[in-house]
Amino acid sequence: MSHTTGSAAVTGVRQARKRRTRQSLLDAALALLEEQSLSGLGLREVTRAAGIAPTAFYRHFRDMADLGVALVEESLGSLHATVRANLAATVDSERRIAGTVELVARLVREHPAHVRFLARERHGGVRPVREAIGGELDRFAVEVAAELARLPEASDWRREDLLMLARLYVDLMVTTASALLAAGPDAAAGERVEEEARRRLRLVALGSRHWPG
Amino acid sequence: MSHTTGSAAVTGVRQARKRRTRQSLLDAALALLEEQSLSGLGLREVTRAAGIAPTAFYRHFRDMADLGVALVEESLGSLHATVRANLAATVDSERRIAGTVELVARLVREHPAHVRFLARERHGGVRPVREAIGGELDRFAVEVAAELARLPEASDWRREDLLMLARLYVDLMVTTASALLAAGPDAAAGERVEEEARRRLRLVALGSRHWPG
DNA sequence: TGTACATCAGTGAACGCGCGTTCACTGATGTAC
DNA sequence: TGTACATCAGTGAACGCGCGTTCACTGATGTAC
Repeated sequence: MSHTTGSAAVTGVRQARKRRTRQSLLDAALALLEEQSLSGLGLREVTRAAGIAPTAFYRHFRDMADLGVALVEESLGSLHATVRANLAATVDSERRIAGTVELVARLVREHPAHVRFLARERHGGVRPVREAIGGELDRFAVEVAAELARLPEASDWRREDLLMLARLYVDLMVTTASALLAAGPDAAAGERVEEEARRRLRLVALGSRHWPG
Repeated sequence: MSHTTGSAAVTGVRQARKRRTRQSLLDAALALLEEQSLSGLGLREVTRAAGIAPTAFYRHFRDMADLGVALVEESLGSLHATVRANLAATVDSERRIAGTVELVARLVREHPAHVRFLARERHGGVRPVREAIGGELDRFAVEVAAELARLPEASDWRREDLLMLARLYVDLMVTTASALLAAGPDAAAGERVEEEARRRLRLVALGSRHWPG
């Protein structure tokens, strides 16, 4: 066991340490961002919370905007597959609605800081971050549209109407996530938000069934 | 003409000057907030832009959060009557939809900085401001619900469904306003956003007509 | 395996700067008589 | 109307502090032979 495969790239002690430090910067920033927004967050504040010297920051990110963009990828990157799977799993509308709202609720429960970050910086004061979030949500809507296109009842929809519907769904999900965060730890308030989200989705699904009117 | 009515309260030179200074602080802050968010905006930055000494700030606001809340009132206060009037003016659905989108577009064109401020701080890092915006939008939804209740086709709706629909409309309007801001000065991009907003509203109106399914 | 050199993540001192807040003040406006 | 005093919006100096960024550095890890 004392001899590994021998290749330097495989051991990569230095590389692994660097990744860990980078991650602790991201974690520290995310925690600090629960109470303020990115454009008011300081580099020294982050390195202090991460337990490294301020100057080491530059080994990982050019500036705070750069770190913000990395946080966007961390927050949304893994989401795509999850939601696609959920959409594809069920066909029945009412169950799909319940499943979607449950998915959003679980996301907010399990990654509240990431969700808060996205809601806050989606229209925040740091352009590169805003554009990164916008871009991810756009790609997301395109994926949702592709899944919607596979439903039999959407077979005769025009492409642009499908995209419109997909973007509407994405916006509803984002709004629901924000509302759940605002509801806080109060379970009853959270349930009320979820119930309203299901009704909104029902209303939109109902409209879709009669589209284009 | 040299003698006015004599009452000190009527002249109010001091009072008027104070109001003007306060307004220039609000104006300066709003302009600076186009490029950043409130939690990153400095007191000295604002007073410098307003052309007064930093210390004079405290004659008008306790801190930046306090100024932010005042900006919320300025941004949303006058909006209520405007939108109520628009909703009440027409009954026909398609024309109401066009009118609503046009109203939002005009709002964004005439007060882009106010709209940007609201979109940015709605989920921003300053709690009192966030809560002020949330509160205003809630009251706004209640007013919209009251107008919706007067439409004949909504006569048999349950109160909570009316509120759900009203809140959905408010969210759609806010989303549309944000998208128009993001589209920038490009007229074609703006028109695309407006067209998509009308389709969303049409879809929701269609769902409403068949509610509860 | 052992040695000699290269790489590079993280350090710590130093810099100039703008911040929020305090304080005693000034002088125009307001008030009482 | 005129005078004497009170109010108070705005000033300017001063404070201690944390900021972002630079720089030369250290020492563990990686590489070549």
